[in-house]
Amino acid sequence: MRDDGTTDLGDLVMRVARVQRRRFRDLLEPWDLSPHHARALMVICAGDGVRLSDLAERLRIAPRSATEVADALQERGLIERTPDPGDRRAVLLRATDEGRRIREEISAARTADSAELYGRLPAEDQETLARILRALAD
Amino acid sequence: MRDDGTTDLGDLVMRVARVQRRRFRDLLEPWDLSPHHARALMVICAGDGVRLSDLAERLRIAPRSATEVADALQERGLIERTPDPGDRRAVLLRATDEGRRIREEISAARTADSAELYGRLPAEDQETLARILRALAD
DNA sequence: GTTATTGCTGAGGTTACCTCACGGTGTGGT
DNA sequence: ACCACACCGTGAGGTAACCTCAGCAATAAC
Repeated sequence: MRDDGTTDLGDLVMRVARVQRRRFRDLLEPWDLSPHHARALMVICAGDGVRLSDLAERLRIAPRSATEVADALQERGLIERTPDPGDRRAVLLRATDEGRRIREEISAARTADSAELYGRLPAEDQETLARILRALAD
Repeated sequence: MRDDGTTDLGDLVMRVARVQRRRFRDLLEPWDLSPHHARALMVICAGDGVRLSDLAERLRIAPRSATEVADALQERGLIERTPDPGDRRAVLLRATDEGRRIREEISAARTADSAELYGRLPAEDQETLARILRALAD
């Protein structure tokens, strides 16, 4: 009851999640980005001018740590800091063209990977799985 | 299509996994153990005399790092190092009575928590979920 | 117009990893 | 019997990703 034939749902979920996390990490290799940085880039691309404090909240890290993530992304030329016209204390993070391009590539790769992983399931199972998981994630 | 009504299976799995990881962390608080240390204790309790290199492999960390995990557990009196009678290079890790007791408590708490989380699903859904996840975790 | 609060960042610390090098030990070849 | 080689655990030292705390600007509240 330990290694392969687990019946515990908790273990199973964690195992699938681990597989996915690993695939995501591997998939990011061509861009030399950590999953965390990739996620930050997504958040910044999604909004139009994102504050550091917002980024911190979205990534569930302390504001101070968001500064570091932004530093790294900025150093790679993927985002830029611009002053917030409405509040001179604040800084708005905005993706550069390069950043937007890379986000697009990563997004496509991730979608393809997800399709490959979950596509092996019959369509009906996919829907059932989504329904059940959604019930759990309330 | 971002925050609540995700249809992407990958996102859903990660979300449920995150909920579970968080619950596990909270659940461990009374024993002041990190999830990683708790898992190490489980591994050591499961085997009868576990080598550091085995522990490392099980936890998917470098052997050097397993030494540190073992140090921490030993310092708390949960495990002890004994020489391997069959190989004088090696060290066998073994749980103390205290360690075994705590592992038992944690195990029970985890089972209860898992039952509470997944018990909200109809029995049929639980089985279906297990079947589908098992197919994914090959 | 003070006072409190907010937004970001420098300084410095912690945790959990890592690689590299080393001494003690086992092993297979000649 | 010997030697080269592989392997076990750990000291030394490094890195990445977090954190808290203090401080400076700017805004908000009274």
